Amino acid sequence: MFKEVGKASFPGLEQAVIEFWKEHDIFRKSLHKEAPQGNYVFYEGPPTANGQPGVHHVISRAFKDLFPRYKTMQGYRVGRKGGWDTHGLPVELEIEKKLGFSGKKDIEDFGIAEFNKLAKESAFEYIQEWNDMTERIGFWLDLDKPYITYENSYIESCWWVMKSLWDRDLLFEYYKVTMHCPRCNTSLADHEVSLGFEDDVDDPSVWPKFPAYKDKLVQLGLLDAADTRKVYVLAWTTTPWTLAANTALAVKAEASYSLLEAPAAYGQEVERHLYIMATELADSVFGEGQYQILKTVKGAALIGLSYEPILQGRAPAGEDLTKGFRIIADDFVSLDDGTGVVHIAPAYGDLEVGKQYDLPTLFSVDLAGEVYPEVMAPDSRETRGPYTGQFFKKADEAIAQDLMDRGLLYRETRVKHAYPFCWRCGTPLLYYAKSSWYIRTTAVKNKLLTNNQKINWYPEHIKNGRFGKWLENNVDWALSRERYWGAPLPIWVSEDGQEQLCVGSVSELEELTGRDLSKLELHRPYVDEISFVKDGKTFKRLPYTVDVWFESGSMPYAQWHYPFEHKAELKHNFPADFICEALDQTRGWFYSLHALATLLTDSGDAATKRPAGALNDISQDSSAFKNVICLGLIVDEKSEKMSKSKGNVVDPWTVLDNQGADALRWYLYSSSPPESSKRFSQNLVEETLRDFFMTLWNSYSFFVLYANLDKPDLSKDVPVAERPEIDRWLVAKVHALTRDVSNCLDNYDPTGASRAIRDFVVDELSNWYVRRNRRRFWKSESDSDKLAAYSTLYEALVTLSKLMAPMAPFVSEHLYQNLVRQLDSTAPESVHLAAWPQYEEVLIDEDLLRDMNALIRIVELGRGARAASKVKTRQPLPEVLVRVRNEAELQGLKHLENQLLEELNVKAVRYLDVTADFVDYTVKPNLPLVGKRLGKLIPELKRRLAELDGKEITRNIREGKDTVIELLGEAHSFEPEAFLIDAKSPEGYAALEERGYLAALNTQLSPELIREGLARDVIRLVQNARKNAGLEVSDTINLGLEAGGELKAALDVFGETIQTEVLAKQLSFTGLTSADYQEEGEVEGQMLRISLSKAA
RNA sequence: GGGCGAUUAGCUCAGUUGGUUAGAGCGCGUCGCUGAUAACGACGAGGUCGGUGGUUCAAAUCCACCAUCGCCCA
Repeated sequence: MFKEVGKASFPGLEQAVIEFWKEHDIFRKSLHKEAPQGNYVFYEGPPTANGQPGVHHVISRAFKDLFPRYKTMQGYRVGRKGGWDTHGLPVELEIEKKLGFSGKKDIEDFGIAEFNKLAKESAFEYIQEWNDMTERIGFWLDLDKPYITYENSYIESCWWVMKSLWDRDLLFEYYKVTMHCPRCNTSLADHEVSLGFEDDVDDPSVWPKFPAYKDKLVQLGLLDAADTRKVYVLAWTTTPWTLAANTALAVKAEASYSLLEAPAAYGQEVERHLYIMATELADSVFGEGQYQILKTVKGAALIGLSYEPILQGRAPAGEDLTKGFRIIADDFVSLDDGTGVVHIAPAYGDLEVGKQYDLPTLFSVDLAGEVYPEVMAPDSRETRGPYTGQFFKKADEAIAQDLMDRGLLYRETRVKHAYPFCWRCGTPLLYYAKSSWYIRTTAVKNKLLTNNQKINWYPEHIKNGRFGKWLENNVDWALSRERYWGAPLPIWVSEDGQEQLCVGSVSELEELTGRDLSKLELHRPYVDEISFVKDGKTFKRLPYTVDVWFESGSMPYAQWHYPFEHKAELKHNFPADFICEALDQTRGWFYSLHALATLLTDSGDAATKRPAGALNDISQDSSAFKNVICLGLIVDEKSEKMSKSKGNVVDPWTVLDNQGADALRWYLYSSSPPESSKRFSQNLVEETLRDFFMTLWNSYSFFVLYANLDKPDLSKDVPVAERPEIDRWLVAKVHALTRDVSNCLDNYDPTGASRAIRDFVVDELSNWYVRRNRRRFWKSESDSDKLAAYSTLYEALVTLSKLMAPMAPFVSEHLYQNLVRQLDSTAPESVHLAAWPQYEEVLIDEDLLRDMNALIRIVELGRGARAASKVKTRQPLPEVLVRVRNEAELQGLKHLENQLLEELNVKAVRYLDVTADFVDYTVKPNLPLVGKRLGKLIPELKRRLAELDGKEITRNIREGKDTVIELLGEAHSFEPEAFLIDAKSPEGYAALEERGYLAALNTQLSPELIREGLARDVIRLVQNARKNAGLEVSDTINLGLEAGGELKAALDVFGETIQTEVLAKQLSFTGLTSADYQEEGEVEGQMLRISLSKAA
């Protein structure tokens, strides 16, 4: 019938299931099975396979797998194209490390072609490990035809995206400040910068004096028109070399600034100058009493004040210098140190400010950190400045000295502060504005925000929190990178720099060049070599690659090589219904997907004449995804971040090999909500295994064990209505569970779903239903009651296998194969091809559920009372007194009386009326009900209730009458529901009482009951003897029992019961002559000799 | 420095719109039960609900500030 169920070995079982799936091509079949509900779209966020997969990858894959499986069972088609991110800096760094390189120069000397070849190879260095892990944890993903970001087709789609943005004037060139190492001549990525920060770096600290034009000062009434003295705006900087790049000074609008008179230079006692600076900082600059304040205004008043540059810089061609050298006001200005006037040099760090206030950009040093010849005093007549070619740090000193000599420095000293150095060569880094390409995301900022409102974020707070805030502060997306291994930026520029052209496809490039480029690899350096002549000018490609986030964000289109191929696919697979990645993707993949989708589906803007996006015909103003789960990060048992350097990384394989993938997945789903950081250790997974999987396994193996003995005809369905109450209860629970799990999963709540299943399996199925009903399965008569029990348990297990399938795909497959496919070869071949269970509301019998709840409460209390009475459960007791909270529960409990008698091993139940006089009561106010009404009178009511006789109120309640209580001289009327009653334990009973429930045991024993208790002990000893004799559960025996005194008397009375319980065909009260097995035991101090042999 | 989140028993976590005695599982101790169970049941120890202040008849829950941790940004 069913395959025998042995001891659980989940890792072994899982391997077998993997083989089964492979052999029968189940995943493929799940992709092609009928899908009446249509498509459910999942996007795989591509990982990089250039390193070992770790636990954090297992997590995201476990969550990614769940919903596609669920939706497949619900009748959706869920394509799951795998994808690999192959480009980018991490890959390059890995190669550099292998080759012992330290920067771009090494790469270029080595050769970009060769370098990229190595990068390409390394992109899949660990592909086998990734595929193994993916298969082992049961992540179903189409890995046969994945999208790969380095493939020409993928890159060509990226080009198409860029071209479509270019056509709408959404790609543009501007400066970008990067951390630049002048020695390595390369920009450093953020993480590289943070590697080389040093505290306590000794640097100059200078107070430059910018001569102000007086007209505005006069206008403001700060200065008399007749006053001929010069006025200086006093600033402060630690980088004198950037003074030649100064184009503005910034103040704080709401702070006070003063015109004051102070020494012309530090330590100077004779000559005095006029300065403008923040009032409150004058003390710290000049010293108390060393200056006189003449006038004070708000910073805002100074806006627009012009001043003279004190050092000339190099202006790029066409730069409009008339826009510079003025005072601006912004909130970033701090009054913590300096003068409250901030020197702004857009090229060397203040680019955003420069852009915001439309300032010109000047340069003082080149990319090697050497000072340009243009840097000199503005009135100098030289052709080359005195610092030409000097390293910027070295030039600092000379510049400061010259300014001092020219009277344009108040003071020069040294300061220690933090400054970044190149982690490779130790050279001080430059903030340097380089030319860069941007996507004008700010043009669609409002749409980014409104489209975000359409996304369901899990957890919800990300929507208007982290992600929403990020969108509100949106700046244009810096697209270009000066790197090697990445999709090339398809922009060609004419020799004279006057014309630029974006290429959107290979065929377009073929047209321009007149060459067959079908064999061209769309990577550097091959693409760099492609040039063409147009209108008499030669065009060359700008040697940039693009941000890898642009590539992965283009994945909805590029995975299909859109629009060059599979045009229809995009229509049916955009946007995604579901994506899922770790929280750190907020500004990574989540953003790039969202931004590109918003740009491409943009319906345009009439006011700014922005045309509609290229995908506006497929979708209008849409994000790329509808539902997204953000996963927390993985930490170790001590809540510390896992990292190789700490050595606390848990290898997923340890857990996979010992506890198995299902246990690991289940732990991840159920331990905490997806967004919480997950503590992770083998112990915690082991706990999940024991608590949940072992319990499930035991119920399952119990069923199979007895079903194989009894061979019930499970095709004969006992109508639910005809089954005993306990069965109908379990049926109701199963349907309620189906409803709850479906609801949870519909709301992307795997934690709720898995916890509901766990509670059902452990508390309801195993520890209540199976335990309570064991005997129904042993009984040998094949009556309808037994069949009802088998059907009920069978249906529960089968439904469970389906409900668990999305989360624990292996064990559910195993259950399904043995329970369903063994019986019915026409059933779907795999649980993952089966339909998701439907629940029937009518079968969720709420009354029955409530009654059983009351029973369970009473049983719990009864067991407690038992323990307190010190009378063991084997000893039957004459009576239990029971009180429940209301009439409905009382009636319900009466239905379930047999359960109560058996469970507590008592002979009779006496139901106490809800307000029986037998016990005393305490009456409490029902606070949620009367609290709001009474307000401050609550303490008084509590006090009065303690004084009053509970009996009177309970009588009113029983009769449905209101109770009138006087509170602080005013009569208040209370309806029956306004009170809660607790019964006190009656005297002379072993009783427990809690929240309206009471169970009290009568512990008086009659000789008859004592004998019955003894008989139960005998049964237990015989059962042990059977076990010791090595008999099977179903074996029948011949039994001899020898005893004397009271024990013999018990045997006489209960012999037949004993015989039935232990499956004895014959029972004699003398020793068996030819016993297979003998043993002696003791019951309540009396000897019992057991001899038994297996019956024929 | 800014934003977002977290903090409840030794550990992992629940705790509805504020409302009766803050719960569960694991672990620990005692006792009990056992022919499905590597189980199960009862009881016990273990909690200043991160801290301080506030609102309220009533705060783990609402507000303010602070602390610690995490992520992101500067």
